[in-house]
Amino acid sequence: DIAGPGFINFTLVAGHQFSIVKTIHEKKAAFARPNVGNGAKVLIEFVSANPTGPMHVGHGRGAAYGSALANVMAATGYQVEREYYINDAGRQADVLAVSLWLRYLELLGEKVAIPSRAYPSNYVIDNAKLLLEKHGDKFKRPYADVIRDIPADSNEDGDAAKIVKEKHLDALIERTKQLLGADYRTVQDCGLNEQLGAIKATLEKLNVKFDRWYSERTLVDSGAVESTLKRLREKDAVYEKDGAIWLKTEAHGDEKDRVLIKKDGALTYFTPDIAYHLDKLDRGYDLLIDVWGADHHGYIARMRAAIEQLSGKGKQFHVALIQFVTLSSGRMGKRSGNFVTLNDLIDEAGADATRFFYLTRSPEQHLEFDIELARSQSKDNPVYYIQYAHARICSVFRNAVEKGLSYDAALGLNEIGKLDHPKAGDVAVRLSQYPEMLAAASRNEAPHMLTHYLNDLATDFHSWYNDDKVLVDDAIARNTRMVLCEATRIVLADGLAMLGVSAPEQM
RNA sequence: GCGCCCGUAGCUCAGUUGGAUAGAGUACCUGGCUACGAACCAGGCGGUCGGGCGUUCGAAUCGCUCCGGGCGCGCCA
Repeated sequence: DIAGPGFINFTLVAGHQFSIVKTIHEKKAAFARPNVGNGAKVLIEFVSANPTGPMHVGHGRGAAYGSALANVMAATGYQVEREYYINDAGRQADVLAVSLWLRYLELLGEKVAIPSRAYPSNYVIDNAKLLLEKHGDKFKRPYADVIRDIPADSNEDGDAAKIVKEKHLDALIERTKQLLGADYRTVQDCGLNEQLGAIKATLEKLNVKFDRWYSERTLVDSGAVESTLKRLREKDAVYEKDGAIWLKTEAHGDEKDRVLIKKDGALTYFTPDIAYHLDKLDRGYDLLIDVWGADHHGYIARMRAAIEQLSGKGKQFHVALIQFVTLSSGRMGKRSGNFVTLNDLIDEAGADATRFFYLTRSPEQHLEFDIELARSQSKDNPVYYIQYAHARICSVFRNAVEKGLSYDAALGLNEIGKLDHPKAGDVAVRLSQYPEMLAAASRNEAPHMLTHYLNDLATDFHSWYNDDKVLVDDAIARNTRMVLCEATRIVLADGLAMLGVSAPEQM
């Protein structure tokens, strides 16, 4: 019937909503694999934290997002690959090497001034101890030779001081390379490998997996940067000005053109990054998704401009900007240094609660992470609500066996129309929405929609469960209810798996 | 100053791209365990969707403008 402008209401035959239960029993989770991607190849690059120190809580959000998005897209007709780009070739890696080496000299008894812009704190010292353990004093050099003629450091704040500090550090990097020669790589690798190992361990804990760890160094060593510059020149996309080499990005939507090669001959960060993205395109992906922190938003236009000029595929480059994470009401039990690391957070709250919290909010929303709530092993923790629904269903089936009550799925499905409780109908309707919800989450690159859906499904289930006993003597009533339980369990387990959260059989 | 994101219940946030009476959790109040797990359920309280002007049958959603918060605006990475 017509119900005002723009609305026509249809009333379905009673009991029709339960047909979805049959479908779920026949196809299992495969009933919810809508073909959004049509087989398109997509590469999701995420986290890519520099291997120069521990990850912070912001990296964790990107990790949870990228990982869940990959799962959702893989379930909706995309061929998905997950990649982590290791920045092991740039200045950051040099700063790590110098920081590490100076701490190493310090351990060997030299009186060393640690540069103000060096990587600070305990983890570098731990690395230095390891270096000393492995190689003894092989890399020892007199500190007087290190610091000779190096421009002074500064301990002041402000832009002018910053330039002074960086000059100091740059000079130390050059000096370290001279003094260590071939050993420089050994020292640097010791630091990088340790940090990357710690990162991998943390991501493992968070149930985040990658198909490929892509090293910037291998990219640079392969000559990809030179060939990229060559291709840009062939496209007439570069020019020289003020002694530097520039890329024309302003004509393709950027605010201004960008430098590729500085007048001192060094590459900017941008240049190998273009080579990396070009390499991705050459590998044949239809869609590139980069997951970045919100502070990098100004970088999107120039990268898209570069991709557009090299391949005309600027529109196939998506950037998911993940807004910042703040911690609230949190007194962490322990900390590394004076900031909360991702590792600390996982230890406090557990991997399930941590992932779930990250994934509850849309990525463009600033996230306030309530540590007290996430780590509370109580009914207040929202992740338990969904897990509890799953565990409850498993418990029903265990109890059926215990009580000697038969489970006949065929009977239950055959008589499914006899389910009469309205709340059972609500559950069935919700189940039937699962495929289209997944399709929307995929299209919008918004895995948080899945967390809200699962929460709603758990609500519908708990509400029905409280009203309507499953394990009754009547075989038809019992089995129709049990098949609805099982269908609910299948969807809960499938959804939680995509979120990277466990679906426990008991809690 | 320019650009991007955000502003929805006391607090933390959804709202499927413009649809019907704006929803959850939490906090507070009330009720429900001699039924399969009370980490649950039922009910109540709580809103000028930051303000204003527009677009139209219809706006939290789109446009303009103002206010407030975050981030960015390097030959740094």
